[in-house]
Amino acid sequence: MDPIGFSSHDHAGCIAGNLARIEARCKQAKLQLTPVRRRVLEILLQDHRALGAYDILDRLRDEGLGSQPPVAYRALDFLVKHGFAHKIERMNAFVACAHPGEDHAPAFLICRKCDMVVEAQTEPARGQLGSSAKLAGFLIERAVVEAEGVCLNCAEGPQS
Amino acid sequence: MDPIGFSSHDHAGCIAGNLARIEARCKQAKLQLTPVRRRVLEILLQDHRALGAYDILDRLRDEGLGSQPPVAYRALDFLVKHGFAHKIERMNAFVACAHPGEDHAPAFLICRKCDMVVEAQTEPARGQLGSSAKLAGFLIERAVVEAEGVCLNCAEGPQS
DNA sequence: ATGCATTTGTTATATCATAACGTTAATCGT
DNA sequence: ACGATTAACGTTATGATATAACAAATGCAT
Repeated sequence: MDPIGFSSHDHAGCIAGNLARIEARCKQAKLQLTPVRRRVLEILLQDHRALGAYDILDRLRDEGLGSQPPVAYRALDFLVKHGFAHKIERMNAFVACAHPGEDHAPAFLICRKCDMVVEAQTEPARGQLGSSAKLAGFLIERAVVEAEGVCLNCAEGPQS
Repeated sequence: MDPIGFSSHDHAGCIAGNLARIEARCKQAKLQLTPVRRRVLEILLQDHRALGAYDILDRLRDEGLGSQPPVAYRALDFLVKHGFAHKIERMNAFVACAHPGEDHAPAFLICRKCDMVVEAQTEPARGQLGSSAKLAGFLIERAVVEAEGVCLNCAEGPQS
């Protein structure tokens, strides 16, 4: 619930707030938010869009922060592992988490026109899928939920 | 609903039945179920597991049906496009459709121990995700729903 | 049989991701 | 503070997944 992102919002504040919250959590959990990791997080927060690892790597390279794929992938692995970012499987791309810190099972709404990604919440073990799983005796541990469609802005916009 | 696959079933009949149904549908829709396409479909039906494009290509190569990646990818594209198979995005792999012909929005239960894949049904525009989408003014066109966990057989089995 | 669309075979290359390993830097117990 | 241990980084190389492009073959309607 409480999707944000397709409607305009205080983006600078959104970035700063998320960064601050994540910094605090890293400090508390004794996680090293190193320069590369921090920069990758900033890059992801900049957009509410999914970026490929090589897009991120290009930006890092421009800034002299690293030039080889493992640099980007390692930073992304760190962010994903600790819930500060998510991978969009459909796109082989990554987004900053919209609810960092909170324990959550993310679901995504991906606009096929503007590529904006909004993070929503689900409880994968419940609902229709949960019923199917229960019937089959299947224990759901986590779920990838990625909906593709058209966002409000793009639906209203001029280009159909 | 009506998940099948983790419990034992008449597998030979399951393959033959699906093949026959798909052949009929191709005939009716004037789709060319060429030798390569048909063989790829058979390979997928053989397992209720997801196979990578290159796994399939290896088998085709052994049988003299094609040796270069586009051969496998084109056959898979055909099968996916017409709903005879699905791609599991999490795994970059493909499974035969369990409900060919029927108009459906597939969801998958993937066992992380035995790699078995069961296809269930969802209505992506409804339920929790649908509510989020409605709130955000987002129009869902299709959704990737892939749950990972442990199937009944593996949960009962000896290895934890 | 002819013409058009679809499929195939093949080469080449794009894109996404990780293994491996030596070096540097942070952390921790003493 | 010191050395031991663990974590992160830089780099090279390679693996895995996927598609572009184009020529040759095939199917199919007229």
